[in-house]
Amino acid sequence: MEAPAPEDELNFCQACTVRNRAICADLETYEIALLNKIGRRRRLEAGESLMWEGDDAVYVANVVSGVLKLSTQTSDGREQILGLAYPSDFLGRPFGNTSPYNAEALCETVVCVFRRTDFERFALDHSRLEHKLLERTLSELDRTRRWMLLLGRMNAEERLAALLLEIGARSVAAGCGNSADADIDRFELPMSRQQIADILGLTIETVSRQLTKMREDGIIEIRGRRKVTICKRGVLEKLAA
Amino acid sequence: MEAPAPEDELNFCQACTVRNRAICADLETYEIALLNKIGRRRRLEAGESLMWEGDDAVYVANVVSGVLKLSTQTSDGREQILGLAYPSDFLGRPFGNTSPYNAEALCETVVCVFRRTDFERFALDHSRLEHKLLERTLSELDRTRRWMLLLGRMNAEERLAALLLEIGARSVAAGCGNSADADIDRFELPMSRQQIADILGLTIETVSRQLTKMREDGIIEIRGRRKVTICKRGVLEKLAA
DNA sequence: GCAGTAGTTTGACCTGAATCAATGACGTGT
DNA sequence: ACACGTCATTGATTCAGGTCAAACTACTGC
Repeated sequence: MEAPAPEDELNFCQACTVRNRAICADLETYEIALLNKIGRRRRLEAGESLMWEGDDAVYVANVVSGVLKLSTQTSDGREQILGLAYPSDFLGRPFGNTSPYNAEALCETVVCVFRRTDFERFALDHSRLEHKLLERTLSELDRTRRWMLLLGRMNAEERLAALLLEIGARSVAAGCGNSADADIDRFELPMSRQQIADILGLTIETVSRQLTKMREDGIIEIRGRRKVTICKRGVLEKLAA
Repeated sequence: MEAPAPEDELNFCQACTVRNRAICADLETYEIALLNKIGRRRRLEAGESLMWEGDDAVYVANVVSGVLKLSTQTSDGREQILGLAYPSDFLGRPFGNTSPYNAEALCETVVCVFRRTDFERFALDHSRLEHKLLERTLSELDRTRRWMLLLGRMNAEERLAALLLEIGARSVAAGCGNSADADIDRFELPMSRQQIADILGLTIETVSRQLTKMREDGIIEIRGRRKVTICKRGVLEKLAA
């Protein structure tokens, strides 16, 4: 296939749905054009991986649409999900040689990938980008540390309450803020029960039991396997506090 | 007291024991002089706090000597330690309004503090500093994520093994690399049993029992309450893997 | 619409770590 | 050198969540 004309390449970034929220948000038009030259889009199927823990960190990426899970595991195979990456989130390990986690798409996902070395060179020359990346990394560190409190000190019920609230909030934040499904109390779980268990440091049976209990208590409604409605937000918030 | 002469101010930073390892490492002499003007040293007693979770983020700091714990708690008082800060580590939340954690000295500690706003202004003008801060934040995020695997998926024995190895490694890395006590297998725990429990998401009794078990198995030796020697490093590494 | 299947729920039981309760020991100050 | 207070250890018991096993149910492809 022919390379697109320069105008198209520019439009490629400028028409991007995460253009104003990702780390490229503060860049000037000419910088966007440069960044556009070193990046390319990639589509991932559900279950497809973008990088593996321990492998050479070849790529970094921005999430354009979809959701990915970042995970790691013990030597004997117990998995722990480290976080979820939603649209506009940044993925990968700049200024490091190996990937610190696996990144796997949970549904059909589009990412904007850069060779790590290209990206690093660009970042070093464009401190606005580096600054955005720093702000994002600091926020991610805060979020990760809050998750440590959950894993270290909360019981199963509290963990599930925290996750449901977080997914509701992030599903909306990740959307484009325009559509009718931007309801913080009504969303679709982007992952299976097993993956919920791997996020919360629980087993699938415990997750299932707690979900059933919440349903029986009228705190949530579940339709199908993944459609959730929060009925008593206050109760969840109290549990997760 | 008189302000020190400019030469002394300069020397203050240049003679700093963490000068070559902290985020100021890559700065030019003139930049160091500028940074020196906005920072000041502060000594903390064991148990004294530098910042509280939820408070306005007024200060950021570099650790010069000693150790601090970063912690958070649930609304009903269960505590989780989020990490330890050793010499040359950076503390605080630049580009954020509130402190995401409590920071409390575990022993007599010296920090180099900056008003956050002063520091941010300096960082924005000196991208070398911002780059160092980014690298450090990315490393800290990696470390924190590894800890999530521990909290989510490891049992008490494995958690303790991981902590002992980490403390050994960081005690040495934090030293100046010159002294005789730079032995990775022989170090002093900088915290009480309760604090170990709060780091590992366990109770004090479980920590004590596991430590006793490791002593009985000849994996470690403990003299007094806090002096630890690792006798069978291989066993610990296997447990923590 | 049906069958097949992966994913989920539910039940029975077990276990590791928490909790409750003494007892013991380190290190501090006198 | 002693006594006190804090911190740590040890023991007995409980319980949340894990494990094992058996249904069940929502999607898939035909």
